[in-house]
This record gives sequence, C-alpha cells and structure tokens, in this order.
Amino acid sequence: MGRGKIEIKRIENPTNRQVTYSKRRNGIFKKAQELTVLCDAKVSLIMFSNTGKFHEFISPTTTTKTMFDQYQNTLGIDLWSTHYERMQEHLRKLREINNKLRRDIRQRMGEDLNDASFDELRGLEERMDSALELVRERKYHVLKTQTDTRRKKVRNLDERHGDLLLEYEAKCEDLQYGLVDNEGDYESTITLANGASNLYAFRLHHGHPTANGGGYGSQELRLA
Amino acid sequence: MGRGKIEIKRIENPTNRQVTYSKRRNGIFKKAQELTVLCDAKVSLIMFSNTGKFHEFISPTTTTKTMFDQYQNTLGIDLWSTHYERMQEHLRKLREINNKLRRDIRQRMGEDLNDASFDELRGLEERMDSALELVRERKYHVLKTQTDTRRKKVRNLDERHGDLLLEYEAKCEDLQYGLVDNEGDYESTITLANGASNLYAFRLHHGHPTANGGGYGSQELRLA
DNA sequence: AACTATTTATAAGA
DNA sequence: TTCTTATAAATAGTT
Repeated sequence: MGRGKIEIKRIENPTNRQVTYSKRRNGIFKKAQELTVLCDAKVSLIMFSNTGKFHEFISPTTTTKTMFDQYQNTLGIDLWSTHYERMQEHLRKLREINNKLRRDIRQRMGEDLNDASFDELRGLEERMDSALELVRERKYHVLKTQTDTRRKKVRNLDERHGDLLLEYEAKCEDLQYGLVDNEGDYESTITLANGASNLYAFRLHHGHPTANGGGYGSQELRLA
Repeated sequence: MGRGKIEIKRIENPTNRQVTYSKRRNGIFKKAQELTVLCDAKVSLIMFSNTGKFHEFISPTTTTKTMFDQYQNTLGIDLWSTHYERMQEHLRKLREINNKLRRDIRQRMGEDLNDASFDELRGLEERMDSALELVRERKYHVLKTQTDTRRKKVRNLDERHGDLLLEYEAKCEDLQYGLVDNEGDYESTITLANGASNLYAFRLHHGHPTANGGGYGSQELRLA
C-alpha cells in the first residue's frame, strides 16, 4: 500500500527503516486502539525499535501489569517463578533456623523442657553451667578492669591536683614577697595572680585555714 | 476500508464483533510481523478478546519475558515491586531476628561478651543462673519420675509374679493329689499342666529347691 | 470462509 | 520530521 509494493524484508537504509518504523508503528497503534474500542478487547503492545527506542500501547481499560498477570495465568506459567521460588525457599529456611534458635533459647531460659529426656537435660545443664562460668569470669574481668581504671584515674587526678597546688602555692609566696621573676607580659601576670587568688578562695572553701598568716606550708590537699 | 465506513465504537452485535475481532486481530498480527522484519524491531503483542480469548504475537528474535524485563528496565520500575518488597522486607526482618537470637544464644554460651557492660553481664548471669536452676529442677523431676516409675514397675512385676506363682503352685498340688475340680475341656487341662511344669522348671533354674519333696510352701519368690 | 467495493495505510517523493 | 498522493493492503458488508 504505497506508491510501490515492497518486499517484506529488512530495510537496509537506516533512515528509510526509521521512517517506515515510525509510520507503521503509528499504524499498528491506531489499529490496536480501534480493536480495543470496536471489539471491547484488551491489548498490550510493547515495541523496541532496532535503535532501542521504546513505545507501548495499552488498552485504557487495563494496565500492563494486569495484562501480564493474565498472560501468565492463561499460560499457566510464572515467568518469575525461579526468582520467587528462590526467595520462598530462602524464607522457609530462615523461618526454620529461627524456630530452632528460639527453641534453643527457650530451653536455655528453662522453658519448653517437657519433651527433653534426662540425658538431654543433663547435657543442657552442663553446657549452661560452663557457659555461666564464662559469663562470671567475664563479669569479674570487667569489674576488675573498671576498678583498676578508676583507681588509676583517681590517683592521677589526685597527683595532678597535688602538683598544681604546690606549684600555685609556690607562685603565691613568690608574689607575696615580690620575688617573682616574671618575664612574660602584664596580662599573664594578672592571670597568674587571679589564678592564685582563685585557688586561695577554693582552699578557704574546701580546706582548713592555717595558723601561719599569709605563709602556706606544703601541706597535703584534701578534697571535700 | 470496506464496503462502508464504520464509526470507531463498540460493535453491539456479538457475532459481528467476534468476526471483526478475528479479522482485525489477524491484520494487526500481520502488521506486527512486517514491522519486525522490515524495521528489525522487537514487538510483544498480547490480546484478550471480550470473551477472554487469548492471543499473542512475539517477535521471533526475542521472548515475552525478555520484552517484559526490558519494559521494566526502560520505565525504571518493577511491576512486582509490591510483591517483592514485601518478601524482601520479610526476609530482612527474619534475618534481623535471626541475628538477635544468635547473639543471645552466643552470649548465653559465654561467647561474644566483649561488648557487654558490667551491668549487662550481671543481668545475663542472673538470668542464666535462674534458668539453670529451672533446668536442674526439671532434671531432678524427670529423674525422680523415672525412678518412681521404674520402682512401681518392678514392684508390680514382683507382685504379679508372686501371685502367679502362688496360684500355679496351688494348682500343681491339686493336680498331684487328683483333687482338681476341672470343669473345662481336656486341652485346657493339658495346658494348665504344661504351664505348671514350665513354671516348675523356671523355679528350679532361678529359685531354691525346697527340702519338702513335691510340696511347695507359699514362700516368697525372689527374682535373680 | 470467500468475495469485493471501498476505506485505510503507507511508500516514495517533496 | 511532516505533507502529499498514487497505490497497495485491509476490511465491512455481503454471499
């Protein structure tokens, strides 16, 4: 149907082929549309050109998915069965493992023991006993580690506080007797002096004032 | 294209509709075939008539499944995603539960405790301890039940044997002195006599012969 | 299912 | 691409 009859074989000229594809594609889509309306049919038409371009027609009364579900029902096959079956099998196995794990846990919780024989119970008891021992060991280990760590931390803090206190007391005495050999700037001197008086306030608050007026001995610091 | 132009609307006459469906369906299939060859395209054409009859055309260079996979790739969608996603979600949850159960079990086996805090360990120890107590109780219960059952069985057997023995001994004595008041048939008398002698053989083998010749006292039967 | 008058699709050209 | 148009193909109504 055209200016000349054509043989039905691959059109070698790419442009020509593309034009023909476009025209005939529209033709088929129109026919599909007409069939849908005239005969109340459902049509799914999916096409890919040789250049990979995609076009589809689907009857307005249905969807592509519906058509495909019907297609599979009709042929009595499931194109995705392999996929599905694998998933189903996976699910089944997971459930099974799950149930075994649950039963194991329940037994280890002292439940679900009615079906267990004496020997099974004895084995379970043994296993739980040695496991309990492991947990206890671990607990004591953690406890010991924690205690050691805290002890060290406290000791370190204690020492650092002691050192700082001695240092500041030394500076305070120097300041009091005007003997400070300050090579820094004014700001830092102020800061140092403030730091010292802050420390003094702290001591007054927490410690015990000494009898010896402005002079501080290198006595031990006791935290409240 | 016909004797008269037709309006594109549903054909109400069912016969007419069916005929038109048949003719036009062939027309579309032919067009699809030609397009496939002329333009080197891939075509999937699925149709259901309003009576539910199924027909399909698929380009020989491909398969319906391939077409559908490509269709889904092209649209970047997965028509079965709902289905799949539900399964995937299910799988994911099962795996998660599974892992939690495994971890729980491992901890109850005394493994995998490195990340557990002291409090967690203490809780775990407590739970394991009380569970172990339950297992022990159950074990002792089973043991006691078994023992009781066996003891009862033995006692029953013992008693039944003693009764049987006494009974048979009485019959034997009656037979020996011709005092049996046998109202049954000959066979049963023979059987009784044989039974008695069998029992006697058994007693000779397992028990202790008495001094008193053919007469048996009502002494206790002791099993070997 | 076959026929055929007519409509429709489209090949080639613009 | 799209339009045009001569001609091939499809098909509606009929047999």
